[in-house]
Amino acid sequence: MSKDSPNADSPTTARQRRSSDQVTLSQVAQVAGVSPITASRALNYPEKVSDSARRSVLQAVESLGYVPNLVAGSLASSRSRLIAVIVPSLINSVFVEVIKGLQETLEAEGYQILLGNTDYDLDREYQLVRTFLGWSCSALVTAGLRHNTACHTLLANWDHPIMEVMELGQGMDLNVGLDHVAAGRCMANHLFDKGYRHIVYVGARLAQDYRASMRFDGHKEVLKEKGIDAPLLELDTLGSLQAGAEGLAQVLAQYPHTQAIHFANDDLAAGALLAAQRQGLNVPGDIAIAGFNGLPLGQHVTPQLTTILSPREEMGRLAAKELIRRLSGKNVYRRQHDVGFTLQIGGST
Amino acid sequence: MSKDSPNADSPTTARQRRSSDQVTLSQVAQVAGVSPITASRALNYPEKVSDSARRSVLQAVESLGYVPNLVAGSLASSRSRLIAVIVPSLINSVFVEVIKGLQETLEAEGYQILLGNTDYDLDREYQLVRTFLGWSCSALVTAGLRHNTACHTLLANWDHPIMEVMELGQGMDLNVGLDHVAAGRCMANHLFDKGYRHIVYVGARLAQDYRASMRFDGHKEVLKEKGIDAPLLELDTLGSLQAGAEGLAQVLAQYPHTQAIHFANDDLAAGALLAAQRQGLNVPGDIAIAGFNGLPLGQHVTPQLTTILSPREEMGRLAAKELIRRLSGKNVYRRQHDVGFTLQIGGST
DNA sequence: CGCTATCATGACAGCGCTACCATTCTGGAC
DNA sequence: GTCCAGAATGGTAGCGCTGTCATGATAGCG
Repeated sequence: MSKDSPNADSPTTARQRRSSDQVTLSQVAQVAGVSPITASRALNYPEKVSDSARRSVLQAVESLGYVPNLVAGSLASSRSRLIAVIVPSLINSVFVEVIKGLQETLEAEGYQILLGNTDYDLDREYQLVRTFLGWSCSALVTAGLRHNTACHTLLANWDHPIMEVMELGQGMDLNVGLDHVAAGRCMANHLFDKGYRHIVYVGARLAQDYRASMRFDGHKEVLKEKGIDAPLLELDTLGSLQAGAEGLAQVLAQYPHTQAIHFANDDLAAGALLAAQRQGLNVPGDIAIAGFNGLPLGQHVTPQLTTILSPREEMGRLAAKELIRRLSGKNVYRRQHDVGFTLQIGGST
Repeated sequence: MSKDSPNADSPTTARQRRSSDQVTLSQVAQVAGVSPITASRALNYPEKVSDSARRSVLQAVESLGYVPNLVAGSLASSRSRLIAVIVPSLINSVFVEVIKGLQETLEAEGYQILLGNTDYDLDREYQLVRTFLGWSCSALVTAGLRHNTACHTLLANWDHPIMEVMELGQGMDLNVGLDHVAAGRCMANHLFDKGYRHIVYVGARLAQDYRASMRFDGHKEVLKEKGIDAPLLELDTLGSLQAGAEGLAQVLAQYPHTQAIHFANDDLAAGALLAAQRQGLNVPGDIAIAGFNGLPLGQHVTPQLTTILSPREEMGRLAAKELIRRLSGKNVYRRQHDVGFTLQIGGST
C-alpha cells in the first residue's frame, strides 16, 4: 500500500504465478527488520528468539494483517495440527457428543477437526481416511474397531496416532470406549431381576450399528443362562422416536405376551414410551421399557426411562487428552481406556 | 520396491530432509512411464490425457498405494477443497442438523469440512476464521450475521465465498436463512388468536442466542400492537429440557396469571411440557406451551407441541448447493435465500 | 587471554505438487 | 505439399513456509 509497487524490485522473475495480494511471512520479516526464518520462529517458537525480535515481528504481523499460510507450513514441516474425525452418523446425537468432547479439548490445544461422515459405510470410511491422510493429519479418530481391509492396511502403515473410540477392544493403536456386550448383559440382568421373563430386544439396522448388536449378544447370553428365550426385533429405519413407536407396535403384534422391551437406544425407547402413553398403556405395568445411552430426554419423560448411561462427552475428552499426550511425544500412555457405564434405573421397568 | 534404491540417482543433494517413505506423484509417474505433470493431470483432469496414459497412471497409483498429498497440491494451486464451517454450539442439535445438510452435499462433491465451534464467542469466531483462512479454504460457512469488527474486516478482504446461514438478512456475501422476527410474530399471533392474553416469552442466554431474542422482538411487536404486555423471562442456563422445567416453575412463580408460555425453542418447551405432566398440570388447560424448531421430540409428546418448523437440514443443503454453484464458477446465483418456516399447531396451545 | 558452550540469527534448500508456457505431434483445409 | 488448429505432453519455476546446518555474538572457564 505505502510502497509504489512491491514487485518492481523483482526483475529476474519473468512471470508472476498469481499476484496474490496475500501477505507473506517474508513481508512481515522485512517490515520487522529480521530474516524470514526468525519471523517464523517468533511465531512458532517464541522462546527461541530475543524479546526485541519477537516484539517487532508481532507488531509487523499486526500492522500488515498477516495470516499465516498453514498449508505452506504443513508442507514444509509435514505437521498439520489437523485431526481427522470420522463418525458413522451425525443424526445420532451420541456421536455428536463425542465430537463435542473431542472438539473442546483439541481446539484448546490449537488443533482443528476435519470431520467425516461415513453413513455406516466402511468403503466410504476408507475413502475418507485416504483423503485425510492426504492432509497429513496429526492423528485420526474413528468410531469403532471395524474397518475394511484396504482401510486397515492403509492405517497400519501410517505413522501417526490412531484413536478408535466408542467400543472397547483390541484396536490398531489407541482405544477409548466401553464394553457393549457387558452393557447388554447388565440391562438383561436388571430386567430379569425385576421379574420379567418375556423380554424382546428391539434394535434398528443392527448390521450397521453393530455396537447395538453386541449389546444384544450380551443380552442374549444372560437370558440363555437363565434358560429364557431372547427374541429379537430388527427395524430397518434408523433409531428415532418414530421408529421406537413402530417398534412398540410391532412387538405388541408379534409377541403379545411381552413384559419388557430392551431397546437398543434411548431414542427408540423414549419413542416407544411416549407412544405407549398416547395409547394409554401403563409403563411398566403393561409393558416395561429400557434403553441405552442416558439421553436427557429419557430422564424427563414420565416414568423416567431405565437406561444405561454412557459417558459420551467424557469419551471424547479422554480420547483427545490421550491423543494430545501422545502427540506431545510423551510415550507414557495406556493404549486402552475403559470409560465404563452406569445402569440408571428409572420408573419404566 | 522393484528398483534397487530410488535415491541412488540423486547424487547432488547432500542431505535428505525426511526419508519419508511416502510415495510421491513423481514415483507414480516414473512407474507409469510419463512425466509428473501428466500423472497429475491424469488424476485431476482425466479428460485431458490420453486413455493409455490415464490407464497406466491409475495402475501405478494402485500398485504403489499412492495417496495424494493434498497439502502440497493446495499450496501449489491455492485451492483446497476444504470448507470451513463455524457454528456457535454443538449441543444445540439445530446446528448439527445444518452441518449434516452441508456435509452430505459437500462430501458428495469432494469437499471436506473443517469444523469450528465458537461457543457463542465472537472473539473465538475471529480466531477460528483466521486459522481457517490460513488453510486457504475454498469457502466459509458461518452461523449468523453478527461478527466482531476484526472478523468482519478479515472476511471483507477475503476473495472466497462466504455463506452466512440461520438468519435472513443483509450478509457479507451469500445468505441462507429464515426471518426470526417474522417467526416470533407468527407464534405470537397464533397465541393471541387462540385467545391467550397473558403470555410470557421464555428464553435462555438471549445475548448469545440473539436469534431467539429476534423472535422475542417479533413476539413483542405483535403483543404491543394488540395492546398487551409482553413479559420476558430469561434463563441463564443454555436451552435444555432441564432449563425448560425450571423456566416453567419460574413463570408460575413470577407470573401466576400466565395462560401461555412462548419458549425460545423446543428443548425448553418440551422440558416444560414434560415437567407440567409430572406436576399434574393440564396442558393447554392450565397452561399453554409453544416452542420453536420442530424437533422430533415435540411431535411425540402428548399433547403434541405447537411449534414453528424450521427446515434445518434443508438450510444446510441449500447453502451447500449455492456454494458449490458459486465455486464452479457459475455467477448466476441469488445472494439471499429465505427458507421460510411453518407454524405447526399441536395440542399444547 | 584463548578456548569452548550457549544463544540468536541467517542462508539455503526443498516439502510435493501444479500453473504456465513451450514443444511436439496429429489431421484436416486449401 | 504447406499451413494451421488442436490435442497431448513435458520443462521450468515456483506456492510460502520450515528443517538443517553454519555463522556470528555472547558468556563462562581455567
